[in-house]
Amino acid sequence: MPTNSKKTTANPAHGRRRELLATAAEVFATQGYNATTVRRIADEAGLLAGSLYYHFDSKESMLDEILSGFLDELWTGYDAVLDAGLGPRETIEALVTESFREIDRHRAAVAIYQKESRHLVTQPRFGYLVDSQRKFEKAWLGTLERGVADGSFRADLDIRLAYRFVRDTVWVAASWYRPGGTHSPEEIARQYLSMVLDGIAGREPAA
Amino acid sequence: MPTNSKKTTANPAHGRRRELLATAAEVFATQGYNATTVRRIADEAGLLAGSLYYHFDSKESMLDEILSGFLDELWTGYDAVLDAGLGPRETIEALVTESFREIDRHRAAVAIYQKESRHLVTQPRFGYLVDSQRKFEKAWLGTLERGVADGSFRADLDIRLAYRFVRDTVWVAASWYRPGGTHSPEEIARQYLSMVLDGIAGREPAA
Amino acid sequence: MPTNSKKTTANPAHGRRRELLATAAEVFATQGYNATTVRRIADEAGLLAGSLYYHFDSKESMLDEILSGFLDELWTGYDAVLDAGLGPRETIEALVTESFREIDRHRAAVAIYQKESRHLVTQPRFGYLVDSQRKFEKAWLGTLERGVADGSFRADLDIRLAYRFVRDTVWVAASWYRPGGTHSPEEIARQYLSMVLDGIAGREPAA
Amino acid sequence: MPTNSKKTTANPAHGRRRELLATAAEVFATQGYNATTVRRIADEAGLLAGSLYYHFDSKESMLDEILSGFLDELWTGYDAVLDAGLGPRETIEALVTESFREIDRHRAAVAIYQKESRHLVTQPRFGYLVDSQRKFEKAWLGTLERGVADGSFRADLDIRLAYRFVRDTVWVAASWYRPGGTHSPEEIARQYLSMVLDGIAGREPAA
DNA sequence: TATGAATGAGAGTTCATTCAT
DNA sequence: GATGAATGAACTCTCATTCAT
Repeated sequence: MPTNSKKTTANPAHGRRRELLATAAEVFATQGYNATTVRRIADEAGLLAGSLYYHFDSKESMLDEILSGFLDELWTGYDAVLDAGLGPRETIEALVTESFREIDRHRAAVAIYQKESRHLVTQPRFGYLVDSQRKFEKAWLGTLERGVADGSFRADLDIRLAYRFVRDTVWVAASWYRPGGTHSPEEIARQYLSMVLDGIAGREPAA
Repeated sequence: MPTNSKKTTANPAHGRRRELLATAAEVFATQGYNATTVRRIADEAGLLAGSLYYHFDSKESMLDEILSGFLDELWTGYDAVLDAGLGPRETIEALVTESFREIDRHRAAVAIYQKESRHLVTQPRFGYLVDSQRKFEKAWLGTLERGVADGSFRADLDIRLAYRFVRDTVWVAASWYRPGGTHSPEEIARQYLSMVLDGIAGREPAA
Repeated sequence: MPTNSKKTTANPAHGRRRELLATAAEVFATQGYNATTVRRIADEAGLLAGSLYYHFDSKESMLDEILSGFLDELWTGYDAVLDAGLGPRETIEALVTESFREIDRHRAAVAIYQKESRHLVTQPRFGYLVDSQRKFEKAWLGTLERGVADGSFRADLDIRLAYRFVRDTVWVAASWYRPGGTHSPEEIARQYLSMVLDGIAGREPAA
Repeated sequence: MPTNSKKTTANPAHGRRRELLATAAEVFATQGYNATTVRRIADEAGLLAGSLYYHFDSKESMLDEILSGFLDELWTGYDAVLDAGLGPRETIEALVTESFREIDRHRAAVAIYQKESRHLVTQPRFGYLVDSQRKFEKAWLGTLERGVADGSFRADLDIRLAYRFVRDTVWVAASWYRPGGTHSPEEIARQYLSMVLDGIAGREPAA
């Protein structure tokens, strides 16, 4: 028996789990959770449907592991930003950049989250989604409010509307983003920030 | 002769169909198409599952009718805007406003479209979704290009990115919009346009 | 109000019934009883499925009326032959000829009978099918036995086998017979009788 | 080492399929394909309806496998006869004998074929039925024609009528034949051939 | 670890039948 | 006589899950 079995990559068993979860996430993202059969995941992974149950309790537990894994990493990044003591504008910039990085690394999980979270939040098992949403909203709303207060952001904003605007604008990108494309996540973040912060209108309006 | 005989309710047969489609759309939007059972729709409509098949060929044909009905109305509005000979900026403003009006009138259909269109486009039956998407892209991209050319929009925009930005930004609103709320569609459109066109940053950056 | 309404064709109501039964018989024969939907019959007859229930109690009662109507006419013809006091060979000839006449007049009913009688006989409602079969077997077997006894038929016949041979040979013709073709029923009967009685082999065997 | 390892039971997976197909064939033959529920087959086989779908794609694919399996074996036998270079009369004798052997081995499949082929031929999936029918007709008609030409068969025959006569006469036997009865297939074939070739009439007509 | 076979609940759909109008 | 709408039972089929091997 291995002595350091708690490490992630060191454990071959964990390696297999990850592979299977990655496969499952890809299929969930493409077809939707409900429309995905356990058989399809197994096919894609090269084993039989029943064999997946050696690794996971249920289809739902795969989904759970995918989403919670993603959220854990997301909050590691977000918390680092929020704890850095940046100004409102720089915080928004950092959060948006971090978000695109997460989309880059967890595209499938993000896509699943977008499609499925609305009805998952009603299930006790996925209570952490509600917690995450609340924390998320608090972080963004708070930053926007601070920014309006100190003049970083326009005073005439409907804050809740602006929050939804920025939030959706960023995350929906997961629906079309393909890792390894021409733009790096940071590059996309920069362009998005440019549009969100300064708008798309020309400085000198057309005659 | 009645003065209001041109209204939809004049045809009782079509009235029932509409009611049932509205019910189905609501459930599809809430639970997702795949996760929605025909029995659930029937329950909600107050009849038995089998009875729905007197009115519709299949669950899929309900979805079809909902989406095509929505797109028909959408394009009536869009075409009116596109044929009006407006400048690029005014066109974008009119399209965004029209979009929020459609979200107001077809909230469920829009939500369904957002969630399901990605895999529906692969089915021949829903080929019109592809057509619509192409036409949609052409209208928005073209307007943005014209606007960059005449200085209405910033010259340094990545046009495709800007297109996705505006497109998603508007339509995702269907996921949280509730008709009859405090903001009218036109009011929301105005605020969105303000953010999209001029950004959320303050004019005088914070010290 | 008509004074002689008890006659068959005189009563317009009966006329409608007959039309509908003829339509139903045609569809039953083509598709099989089970595979035929009441809606299909109604379509073919130019009314709605529910409306058939003004004329008939049930789908099964249509089948019943078709089969019993056919058997009534069949036995009128058969009884006339059997009561005519003919010799065995002439009796067989007359029965076969009469059978082809019935196939000509009741093709659909005969086809239905062939396909469905086997499982219908188990239902009490169709008990008359069993009676008819018994009477049928008695008539044919008896005639064959008489014929063997008086030398009309070969002495080395397995009578039961010969009975099945003649019976099937005749009635299966309903599966390909089309009224109004080049051969009259009497002509077909003559050719069949020639084969059944004298065989298809050449008189002088080929070297 | 087992001496009979070449038998079908050597492959356990195929063994189960065969069992299930045999059960299905029996029920289809008895009740008719349409009237047979998948549940009934499952009951008869001792498992649940859904479990059948582990082995077969659909009810229709069971039917398909039953019929194509039967036709494959039938044509193996027929082709051997047709390739043997026999004279017309001997060919007919061999084909009839082979047919009764097939009825003996595939009674259920033959009965199903008789009842269902007429509407199955319209479905593309069962196109091979049409092919088989054409080949069948060609083989029998050709043999009869050759026989008329060389005097083996009567010159005054309507060939098509004779073809149908022989064809039906043989295959309808599947509707009453029960394997393991008093007559072997070869014995029945001999008696049938005697009737078909030489007729049932006595040599010396009754005075 | 993985397979092959089965389970059982529930899905979408069909259809004979009913009945108020 | 016929329609339009609905019923309710049954059907074929799907699928997450289990378990002996």
